[in-house]
Amino acid sequence: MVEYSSKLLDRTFGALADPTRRRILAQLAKGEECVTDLARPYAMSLAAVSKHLIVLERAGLVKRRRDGRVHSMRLEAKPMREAQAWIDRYREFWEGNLDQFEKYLDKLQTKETKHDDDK
Amino acid sequence: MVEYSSKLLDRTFGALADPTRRRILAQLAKGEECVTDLARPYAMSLAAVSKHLIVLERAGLVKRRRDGRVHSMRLEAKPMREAQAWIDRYREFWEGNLDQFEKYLDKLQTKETKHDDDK
DNA sequence: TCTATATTCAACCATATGGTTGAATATAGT
DNA sequence: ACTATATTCAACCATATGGTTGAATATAGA
Repeated sequence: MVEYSSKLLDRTFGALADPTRRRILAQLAKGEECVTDLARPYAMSLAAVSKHLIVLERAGLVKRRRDGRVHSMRLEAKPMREAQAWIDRYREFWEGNLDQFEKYLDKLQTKETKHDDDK
Repeated sequence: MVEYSSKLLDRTFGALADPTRRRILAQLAKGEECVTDLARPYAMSLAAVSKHLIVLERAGLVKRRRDGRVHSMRLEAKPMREAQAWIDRYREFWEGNLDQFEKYLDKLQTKETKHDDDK
């Protein structure tokens, strides 16, 4: 039986499934920003934002650079590219332009397990 | 900026954040299928697959048609299209010209307002 | 050194996921 | 009516999210 599990894809989609995290990604699209600045627009506590950032980090969607006590977060595009690729290929298959979606999924899985260092 | 319906996106991305559900969607891309047939490839119980289908249904990604005791599931395109649109949109910021342009403007503004110290 | 700032950690709470098993419900077939 | 099949429901369990507050840690700056 083919294994479709991909923890990175799970985490990427999971990270996108929250409006605060999507908004944080939009903020970071303008450039690197530190935790306190990122947290400013939100009503929630700094610790809550910190936890969102950890979720984004575990998904590989952002990277952290420590500069003294300040943690600067920046975007990392690769996991998003793979999420997009999943949806793109899925829709092509669905719409009849692809006939071997399962083979594609196998390939994606093999590629992703190489970077799946966590857990 | 485009306003994306938050709850629907939450549920759509949330529904995609599980390998079993992604695989179910891939199965359904081949055409309508009933719950028992969908559940056949999985080691888990039928009730577990049933719950996954409810998650997909709540995200609007599949629709259910009852034909006697048999429930046939079929794909629904709209939520997936919106998820794709979200990713497409933000990748334009992350990797495209708009991102570069905004960075350029920010840097230009910094140079114009601060003459003596660059950070 | 002393104090303020940046950030996480720890403990807690409520709710959602992801799975189980066994019972309930609805319908098909005989 | 009886039995088998299709599916969900209910109760339960373990873990993850999404938030809180207060303490801990690390560093910056006087």
